[in-house]
Amino acid sequence: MHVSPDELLDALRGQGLRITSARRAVCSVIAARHGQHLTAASILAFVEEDPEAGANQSTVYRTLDALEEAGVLVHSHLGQGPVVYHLPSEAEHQHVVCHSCGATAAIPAGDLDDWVAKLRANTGYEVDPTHFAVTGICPKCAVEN
Amino acid sequence: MHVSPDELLDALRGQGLRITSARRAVCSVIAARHGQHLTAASILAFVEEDPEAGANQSTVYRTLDALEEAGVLVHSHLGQGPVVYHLPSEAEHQHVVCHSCGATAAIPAGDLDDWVAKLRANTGYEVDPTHFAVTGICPKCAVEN
DNA sequence: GTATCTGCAAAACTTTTGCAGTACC
DNA sequence: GGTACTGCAAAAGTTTTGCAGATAC
Repeated sequence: MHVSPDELLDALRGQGLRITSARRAVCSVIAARHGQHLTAASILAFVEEDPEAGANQSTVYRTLDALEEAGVLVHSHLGQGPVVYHLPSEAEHQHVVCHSCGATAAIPAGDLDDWVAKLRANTGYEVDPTHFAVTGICPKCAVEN
Repeated sequence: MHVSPDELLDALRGQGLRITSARRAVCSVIAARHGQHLTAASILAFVEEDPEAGANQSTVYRTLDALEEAGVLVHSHLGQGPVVYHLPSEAEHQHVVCHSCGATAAIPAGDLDDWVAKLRANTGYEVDPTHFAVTGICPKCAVEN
C-alpha cells in the first residue's frame, strides 16, 4: 500500500542508473500520488510545482521509461488520450472507459484469469489484460440513450 | 461476408448526409479491403491512388467519423500506433499484440462473453472487449527471452 | 438556392530525438 | 575524470480545426 520514493530510486540504482534531482522529483510525485492515474503531463506539472526540484518534459519521459525498465512502473492506455502511469501493484485491475461520457471505472482483473490461462494454452500468448482499457457504456449513459 | 460500397453509402444517406466523390472513394476502399486492418493513412493512400477520385486527409478523417456515426464502421486501438478501422462484422475478434516484436494475432471474442455478462451484472457496464487490443508476449518472443 | 462538404494549411497534442553542456559517482 | 543525465528546441506522428470556395440535393 505504501511506496516510498526511495524504493523507486533504489530500483533505478539497481539498474546501474544515477540518482539525480530530476529523478528524485519524479519518484516523489509518483509515490505521493500512489493510486492515482498520472499522465506524463500531470507528473510534469507536479514536478514543476516544486520550486527547488523541477525537470524538463523530456527528462520526465526518460525517467518514466527508466522506471518501467526497472519494473517499478507500468502504463495503461485508457483511450485516445495520453497514457497513464501506475505502480504495478495498482495494475491488478482493469479499466473500463465509458465511450459516451468518458467516465472510468476499475474492475477486478482476476475475473480474467481463466481467459488468460485459456489463451496461453490455445495460442501460446501470455497476455496482460490490464494494459489496455476496455470501452463500454456506463449504466448512467445506457439509461439516458 | 460481402460488403458493397453502396451499403456504406446508404448508411450515410440514412443519416441525411450527402454522397460525394470523396465519400464514394473512401467507401470503395473500405469495402474492397474488407477484412484488412486499415489505418487512416492507408485509406488515404489508397484513395489517392485512384486518379479520378482522390480526397484530402481531413476529408478522409471526416468520412471515417461519419461512417462510425452511422454505425457501419468501427475502430480499434492496436497499440501506440494509429487506430485501425474495421467493418463491424470483423470486430468480433480480439487483437493480441506482442509488446516485444509487435506481431498481432486475432483471437475469438466469444471467449469473453461470460466475462462481459458478468461485468454487466456486477457493474452495469456494457463493454466491448474488442475495441482495445490486449498486450502480451508471443510464443516466439517468450522462447527467445 | 442553400446548407453541406471539401481542400488547404496550420494547429493541437503527445512523445521522441539530437546535441551541447552539466552533474553524478 | 569520464560516463550518464539534463535541458532546450525542434521534429515526428497522428488527428483536429478554421475558413473560403465548391458541390450535392
